[in-house]
Amino acid sequence: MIKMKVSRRDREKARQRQEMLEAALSLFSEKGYHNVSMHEIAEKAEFAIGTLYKFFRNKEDLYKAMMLEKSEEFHGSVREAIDDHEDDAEKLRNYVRTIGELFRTHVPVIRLYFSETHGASFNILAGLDSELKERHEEFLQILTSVFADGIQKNRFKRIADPYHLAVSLDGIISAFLSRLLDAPERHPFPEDPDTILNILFKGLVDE
Amino acid sequence: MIKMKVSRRDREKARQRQEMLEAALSLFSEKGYHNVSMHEIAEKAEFAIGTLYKFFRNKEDLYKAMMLEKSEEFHGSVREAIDDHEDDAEKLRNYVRTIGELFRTHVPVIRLYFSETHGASFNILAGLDSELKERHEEFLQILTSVFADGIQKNRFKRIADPYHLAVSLDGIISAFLSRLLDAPERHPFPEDPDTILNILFKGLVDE
Amino acid sequence: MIKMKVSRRDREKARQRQEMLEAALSLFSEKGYHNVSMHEIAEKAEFAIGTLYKFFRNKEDLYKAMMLEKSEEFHGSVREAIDDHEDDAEKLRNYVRTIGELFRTHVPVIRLYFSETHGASFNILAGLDSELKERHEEFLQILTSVFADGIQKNRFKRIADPYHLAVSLDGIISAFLSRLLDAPERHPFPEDPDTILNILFKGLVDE
Amino acid sequence: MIKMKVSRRDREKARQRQEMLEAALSLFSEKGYHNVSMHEIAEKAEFAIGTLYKFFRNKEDLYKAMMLEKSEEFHGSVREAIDDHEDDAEKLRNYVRTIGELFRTHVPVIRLYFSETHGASFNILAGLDSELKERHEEFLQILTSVFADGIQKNRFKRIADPYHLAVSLDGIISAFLSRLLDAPERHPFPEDPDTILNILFKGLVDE
DNA sequence: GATGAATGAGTTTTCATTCAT
DNA sequence: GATGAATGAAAACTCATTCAT
Repeated sequence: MIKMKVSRRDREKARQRQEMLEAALSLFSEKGYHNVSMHEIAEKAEFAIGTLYKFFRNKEDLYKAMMLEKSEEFHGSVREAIDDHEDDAEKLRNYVRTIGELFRTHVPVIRLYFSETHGASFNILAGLDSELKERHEEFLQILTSVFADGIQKNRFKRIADPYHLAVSLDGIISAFLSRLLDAPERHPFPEDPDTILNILFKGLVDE
Repeated sequence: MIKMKVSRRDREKARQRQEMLEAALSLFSEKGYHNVSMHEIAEKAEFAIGTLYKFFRNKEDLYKAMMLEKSEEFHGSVREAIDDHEDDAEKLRNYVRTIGELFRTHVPVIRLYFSETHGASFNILAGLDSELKERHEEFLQILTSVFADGIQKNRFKRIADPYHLAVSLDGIISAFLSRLLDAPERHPFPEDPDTILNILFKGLVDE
Repeated sequence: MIKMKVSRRDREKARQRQEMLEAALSLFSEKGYHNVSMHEIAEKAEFAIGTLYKFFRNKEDLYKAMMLEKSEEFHGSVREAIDDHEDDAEKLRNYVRTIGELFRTHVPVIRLYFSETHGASFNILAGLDSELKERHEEFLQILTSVFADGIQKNRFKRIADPYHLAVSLDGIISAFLSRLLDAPERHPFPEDPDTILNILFKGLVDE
Repeated sequence: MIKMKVSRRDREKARQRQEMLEAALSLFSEKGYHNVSMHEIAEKAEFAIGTLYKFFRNKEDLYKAMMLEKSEEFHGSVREAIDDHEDDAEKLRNYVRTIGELFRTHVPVIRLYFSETHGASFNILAGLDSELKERHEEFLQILTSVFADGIQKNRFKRIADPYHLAVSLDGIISAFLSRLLDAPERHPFPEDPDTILNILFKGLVDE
């Protein structure tokens, strides 16, 4: 019974935390870290400023927590997408497709994801930066092994180092997403993953 | 003789301006726009704060001036590299090679170039953002025409839309540069442009 | 009980606001708008600078609030003094007497009142200036109607346009107050209102 | 010949000084002491900022010099106007008329005259204030003796202390001028001096 | 002697963070 | 345990003044 009570309190707490993180995400992604004040976040989340500080030691802490959580979600979905298939080419297709879907539904997250993973962050926050970079690296390793595996199974030709292939695919997708952020109507993310993957799959130059 | 005098004063002015811009570049690229104060820049450039304001109306102005100048330099070199060759594949090789060289000598610039062109900038500065985006787009158009031209001449196969190819190449390079910014020793930018270009040139999947 | 609490908090707030306005009044009246810094006011009021800004959006805002409040008080007293009597000459006597009293107790206010209503203010603050001028004009209209009424009732002779009489009385009193501000001991404001009013009431030149 | 040279140089200097004072007057009277920068004055006078400082030790000094000169001019004209006539009433008429004329031609001067003599200045500048007040007092003494003289000669009735009469006339005129500064078209300064003087000359109340 | 580039103290304002209620 | 009033450090920017050329 005591356990129940604690649990309920904990659930309540978790819900409040979520609301704060949600408010923070929406504001940060819209205006950037430095253009959002803690008061603004507190107000949007409908908590007192003091309460916000009960949950997060400071602004940096809140930002990190939010980024890590979102990145967790994001990478979870992506990893799942890759794991979901047997065939390596299919893994990649599903990965590209999933990114497109994630993007369409979670623009704010992607916007932040970009800002932090693509040099822009200037290490806003010492720890976070490296943690996210690490996670990103981790994910590149997964892609790398997909390529390596495909090559080993002779499904892919060894046109380049598998890690380079992973970096490249990541870069291509990022470039497409970046176009999208600038002008969603003019540059929609391709529905068919092969639109993107053929750039890797097919050779530009006759062999 | 009077002309000399004016010219000397002007040269002096230009030199001071350069020193200020250099100090600003180094600080901004290290810490980001919002984490650098005008006093800091003035101190680093070894001028009084008032002198800084004689040259640039405000912080925004200084930032814009610095970014535009650097982007001018950067795009100039790149465009030149592309124009320098007849053959389209060679254009691309020279382009990739040039980027690598530029990068090695101008890390701070690249760092900023990234932050502003790759979605991360939450429109720090109204005008600048769009101006840089525009310039980037312009440059993508140049790449696009290289691909289109190569396809038309049957030097390249039509594996994807030329604009998509341009975006992809840009993305791949950005991804490599991004690796480099994180860990220069572990991820050096490839000396041989084909290391990167083969990813486009050769097909991953048998046809 | 909740009501009590709110009311107490509100009263506390009002008291703080008053202290800030009081500090501002005393400093502004002593040194002038431009020679007083917000830090100075905060210090004199014994609040942190941030607290000052919680109450007033900016320096202008604080100044306006202070001036409008004081002018409200001042004009309220004066209008009351005039309304308090039946006879027009008596109205004027009471008005002059009241000004003298107000002055003796509220030197700083008067000093500011002067600065803003007597041309000296180079439109320090767009809105305020006109608002105070308007209020002053309003008050001149009241005086005008006292004179006009007295003339109509044949209590006063029509020696000049009633509005001119109002302006003149206002001017005479201002001149006396101005003397007073310079050297209170040498030029006390006359106790007997007729000392001033006889200048209007009696003719200097035989008729 | 040497004397000539010096004299010419001196005349040149005096002319430059005049130009600076003129520029200062026009700017100060338009925008107020604190809203005018030394650079602005230098530019308007078409001198280098350093040259301005060769002539005036600092901003305060420049302001004082300008005010004192203008007040000299002003009081000179007024004193002359009073001295110009035998009859005391006529002296006053001529005085009022002269003020009106001065005003119409030198609005900026009057505006400043006001700001400094009517409390508004908040003692912008320690010394100046008292010097101008003194000069104003001196002038009140002249008016006082006109009234005293008139009373002694039985041209005026002793309705009030002569100094009070002087203060009052000064106040009345100031009030009219103040109206004028606010709305020149609506409140022109009376052409006929008796419009103003009758307020003193004639009795409002039957005797 | 004139010039105007350079200086830096001082001003307004914001906002992360604390802590008494 | 939540609250939000109070805090004050720090930032952008201005302008009177100096002094090397």
